[in-house]
Amino acid sequence: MNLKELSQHLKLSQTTVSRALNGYPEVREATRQRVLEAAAKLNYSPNSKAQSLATGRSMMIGHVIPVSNQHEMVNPIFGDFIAGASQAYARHGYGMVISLVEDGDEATAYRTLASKGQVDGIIVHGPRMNDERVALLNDIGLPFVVHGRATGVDEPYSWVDVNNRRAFERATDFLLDLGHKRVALINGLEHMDFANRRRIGYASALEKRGIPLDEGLMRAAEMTEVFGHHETRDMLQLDDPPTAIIAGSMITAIGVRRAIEEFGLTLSQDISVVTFDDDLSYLRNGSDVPIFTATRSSVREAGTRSAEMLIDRINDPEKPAQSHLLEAELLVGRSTGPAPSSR
Amino acid sequence: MNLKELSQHLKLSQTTVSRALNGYPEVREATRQRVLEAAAKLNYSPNSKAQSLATGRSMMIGHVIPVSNQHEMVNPIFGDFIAGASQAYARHGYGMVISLVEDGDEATAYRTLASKGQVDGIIVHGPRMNDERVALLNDIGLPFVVHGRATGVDEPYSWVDVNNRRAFERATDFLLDLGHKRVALINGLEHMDFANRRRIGYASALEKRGIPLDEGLMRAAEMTEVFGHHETRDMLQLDDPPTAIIAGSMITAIGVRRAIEEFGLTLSQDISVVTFDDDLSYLRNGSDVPIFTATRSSVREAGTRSAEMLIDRINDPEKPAQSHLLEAELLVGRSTGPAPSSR
DNA sequence: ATCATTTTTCAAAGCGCTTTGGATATTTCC
DNA sequence: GGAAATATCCAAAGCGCTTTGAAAAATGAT
Repeated sequence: MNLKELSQHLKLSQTTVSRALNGYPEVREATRQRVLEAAAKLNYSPNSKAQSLATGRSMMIGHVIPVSNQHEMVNPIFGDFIAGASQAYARHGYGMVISLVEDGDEATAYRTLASKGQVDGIIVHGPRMNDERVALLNDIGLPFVVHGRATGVDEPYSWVDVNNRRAFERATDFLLDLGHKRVALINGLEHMDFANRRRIGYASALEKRGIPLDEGLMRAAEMTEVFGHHETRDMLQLDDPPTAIIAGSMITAIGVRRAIEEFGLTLSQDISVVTFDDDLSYLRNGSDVPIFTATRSSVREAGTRSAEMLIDRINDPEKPAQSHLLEAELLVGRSTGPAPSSR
Repeated sequence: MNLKELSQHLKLSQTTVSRALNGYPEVREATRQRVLEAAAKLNYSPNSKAQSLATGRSMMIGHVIPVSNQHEMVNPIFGDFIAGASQAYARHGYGMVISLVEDGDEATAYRTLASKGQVDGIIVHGPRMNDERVALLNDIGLPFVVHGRATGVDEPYSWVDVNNRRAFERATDFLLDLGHKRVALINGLEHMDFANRRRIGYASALEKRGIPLDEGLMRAAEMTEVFGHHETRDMLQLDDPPTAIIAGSMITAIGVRRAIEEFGLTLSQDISVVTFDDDLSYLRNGSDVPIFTATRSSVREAGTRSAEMLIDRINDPEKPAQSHLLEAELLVGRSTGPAPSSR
């Protein structure tokens, strides 16, 4: 069933039917009703390819997801992010196309998406330091919003990000206030912008108190459970082990906890743990009192905001770049306590 | 840059350029090279809308992801599944569009996707018992492959699934062999087909040994960490608590472990845990010796297989329905041991 | 050199929609 | 009642591609 058949069936022109369907005023209300009913009854909906060929708009948003080729890893926050985004898309009639792209092939992916006209805009995931993609996309002229930021990029671009620096500074402050002197950081990959900011926040809190950075207490890699576990084991075997650990995600924190328990230590008494909590739907930080003391910011909300910002930009591409900084809240849970007095 | 411009620039007809680009034989090799070079230099790639309008194929696959509206939960296996699928798509030139749809709105989503001509085929996620979607999609005539199966549906359809029944039967057998008498099941939502099969497998193992089912040891809900934790706490407080627990996913198992440790019990000594492990990239079951004894099957592989099967069906829609059953392997880890002798 | 083949190229139609510019019917106003 | 204004509808062009059917060019056979 296509427009032509529908209009013949209704004994109207394609023009009129199209207008009736798209809510244009130059069609009588009675006619519109007749058209709408027939369309519903015959289960007609316009062919989206033809529609977007005619209008020049694809009504699709592209998400290019970087997949770490070393670890074949998909970022676990991704599902919640797009769940948030898709709500905004649904409200505005957009669809979502996803490309998983191995690290490094992204430039090609964006180019292709743009020149094939598959999408009206793009969400950039996982920005790195000095990310070249910003320049590339500005150059291509396709509207985009970055989830995160790209330190070192000087041209303007739109982004939605969590205040990672502040979150980790606060987390560190919190532990220092509890009397901890040896606070470890189990970070994400530090060429990723978010992890870099987190490190800066951590370092700045220590610096404020005149505590020198100890490279032995700073670990960085892909944020898996196994990584959290491994680094914690490793650090607990140091001559002067940490009394507190800051983890980059719930998943790493779970690994951290596993190692702590293997050592027969008790969370919050022997050792404190603070984590960053993305508020993932399938991995909530406990139900009443949080399991872990955590800085929390909903990645789902970030998804919704990014999507809305992008749609806004698509509708008005000339508008200057926008940005939105989400603050993380610091929630006290069962995983932190005063530093053990003697060691 | 479009085909018209490109062909004018080359002083060739659109036909010839199109053919050269698409590898048809009726164009001289020298000409083809010239076209290919110009296309590369001018960064031309055909507009996908126009292309698919002309060919009638969208070269897109739709994934309709059910989002549990009660819990706003996106299934955490989803990321890895599509990572697997996207590899197959990339090989065959397909793209991927995702719709997140709240439970119950799926029928509409499929209808729309089909009648708008947005996709050439669909992967059905999260099939339930007696799922009406199979009939719907057969009716619509859009090629599809189900990830999982739909008990109670009698028409033929193509699917890729893990042998959930067998996996849980083996897991239960394994625990019973270790002398456990009170084996609990912390299952997923049992209107979901996979969870139903798992329950059947569990029940059948108990039945074989003449152990009656104890409803108090069978829990079912969305497989979150909090759920695993909560149910484990609850069961450990029974008069006659389980000595072994089977969990539906790594995430629930982590909750189970948390509860066990809160009770001051030791995994594998006081209580055994077996889980189902989807081999998620960000949540591996340990590095050398598995953390949990587990039945394991890669959901990423399921993704690849589903995608390949779907592409096959798109290319030959008349072919009778296919299916592929993946067997889970049973890996012994650190979470199981003989039943404690006295209680 | 001529005719039959084969190779190479092209003009034009068509995919299903939107939209422009124009035609026709209906109201409104004096 | 008739001109002007407005409401309603329509034919046809165009979006960028593929593909059919035909023409032109090159090659081979005689």
